[in-house]
Amino acid sequence: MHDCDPPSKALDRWLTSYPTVKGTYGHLLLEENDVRDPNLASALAPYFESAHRDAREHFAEQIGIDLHPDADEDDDAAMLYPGCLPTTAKRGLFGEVIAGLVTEQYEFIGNHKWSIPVFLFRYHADVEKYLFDLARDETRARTVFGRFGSDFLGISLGDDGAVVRLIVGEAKWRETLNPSTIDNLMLGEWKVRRSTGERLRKGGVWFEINRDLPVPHGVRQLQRLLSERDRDGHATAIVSLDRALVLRNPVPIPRTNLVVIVGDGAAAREARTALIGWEETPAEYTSPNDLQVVELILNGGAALIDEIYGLLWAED
DNA sequence: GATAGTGCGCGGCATAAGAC
DNA sequence: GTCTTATGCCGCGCACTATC
Repeated sequence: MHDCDPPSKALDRWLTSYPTVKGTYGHLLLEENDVRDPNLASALAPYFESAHRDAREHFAEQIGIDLHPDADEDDDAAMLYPGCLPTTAKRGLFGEVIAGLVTEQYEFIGNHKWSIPVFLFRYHADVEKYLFDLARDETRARTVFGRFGSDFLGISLGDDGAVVRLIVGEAKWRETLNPSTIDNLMLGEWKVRRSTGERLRKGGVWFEINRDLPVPHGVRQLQRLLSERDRDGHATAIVSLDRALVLRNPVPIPRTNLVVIVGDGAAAREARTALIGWEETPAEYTSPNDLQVVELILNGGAALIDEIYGLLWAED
């Protein structure tokens, strides 16, 4: 289970926050401060280890690696999740962990208290196959493609322990956050319709988030994980998710949508400016659910990611 | 120099096109 | 009509070229 609180003091030193709320739309701009604490990666590493722990144990078991410190598996260290993954995959994971971190640390639209009992990284199906192959043939390094479905899922618990609200997120990392990069991300890539030659955008975060199911697949995955990892501690939550997941007459759970964009600011970017308008809900967003957008603007984010993932379980 | 836009890799599946 | 082959798509980004 994920049981590590966000390193609040380190986050306060690292980032300056500019939150706004307009109706059902919350926008949070987080800018990295000018001077980065040399110990920042060390301060963040325990949270990242906690976020990846379930998947690490799960994948190790699946592919047949013993994680016990005394195990005679020294050679396996290079194959262990998540350190063994290609750089691009780690960047993607970074964005997803950051989504959890900011959700637990900052106040979002609606002032709900969010928690992430466990991250869903074990359901990153392609990673399991990648690790299985890599453990048996080290030449099998390749690109790993993304987790299917939403990147991130958090819950808000009522006094009785039932899930009273969901937060479902898309987390995106891009090394440089140019306007065109954001448009491609949010509005979709340019495509050419064969029949007419017409050029149009296809996909994109807004499209995906607007059409997502009221109760996404990740909810089922979370329920299964809670049942496996902490059935007693989350008994009421598991039952409440059950009621939302039944096919006939499901009991809906209110939901907040989350979009997290992480990367370095473009060269021409001015401080305290947002990539996605904060004044009003973006026109492309048509879902009736509350929307929270978070922009995390870094300065040398790629190096930080490498440093953090280089530190995970380094003591073992 | 900065930004915009294109091409590519990766595995598996669905669909389209072509051959018989 | 059936089978085989070719193409496109998916999601994650990087690397590269073109343009301003």
